[in-house]
Amino acid sequence: MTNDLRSLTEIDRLLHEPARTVIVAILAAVESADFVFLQRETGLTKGNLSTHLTKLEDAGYIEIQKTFRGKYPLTLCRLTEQGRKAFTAYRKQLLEFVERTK
Amino acid sequence: MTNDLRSLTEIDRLLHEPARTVIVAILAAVESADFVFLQRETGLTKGNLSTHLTKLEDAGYIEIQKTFRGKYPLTLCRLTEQGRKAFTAYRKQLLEFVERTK
DNA sequence: GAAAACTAGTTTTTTATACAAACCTGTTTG
DNA sequence: CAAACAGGTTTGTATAAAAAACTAGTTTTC
Repeated sequence: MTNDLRSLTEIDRLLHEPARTVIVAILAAVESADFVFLQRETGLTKGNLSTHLTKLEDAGYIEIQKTFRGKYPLTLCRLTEQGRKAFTAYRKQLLEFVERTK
Repeated sequence: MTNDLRSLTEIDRLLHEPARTVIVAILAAVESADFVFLQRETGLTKGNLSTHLTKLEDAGYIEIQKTFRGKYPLTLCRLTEQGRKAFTAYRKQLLEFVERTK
């Protein structure tokens, strides 16, 4: 019984942080999103969004493309295949937990 | 769409920590459990179990009764009504997230 | 045309906290 | 009676989330 619960302690910590969960959930739905869009949607500060994005990038969960829109910098983010798989696995684990504890 | 995702950032942080999620999930199933039992089931060290239990107690999510079994101290934990409600709400929020991101 | 305000971020500092290690009090065992 | 064990608590440390400060350039205002 509880051994399945215990598997929660090995959950993907990168995705288990709500700020990053939201970022990844958005990216899972939109093909690509820019920094400003992500900031509006998540409600995060620029600074925190920036560091969360860097962590996701370091993990290989997202790709970041830096370019320009007109004269302003534009930071485009998209989920990698690895990120998508991790997100799917994460959701599966959550669902199993919820089902198990009914 | 994303406004629902954003609600994740207000998730109950106390329950969102996997170690505590497991503790509470166990307590939700067993009426009451002692320290040694919880340690075996969760795999936590005594020290960490102790501090997590204290946090849950401070939040009013569990009650801790200190007594003796024979000559040895016995720490009994049980979920409070408040804890049970919080746990139910937490699971509901997880489920909604999983459903929304399908 | 220069100061002020704004865009789009990054870096640094602060604060919180999870985990590990050490410690404590009493009991049993060799 | 010393060492090991039971059942914990307290303290120390390292990570990391959040807040604040900073950067680099652009547009607006006076």
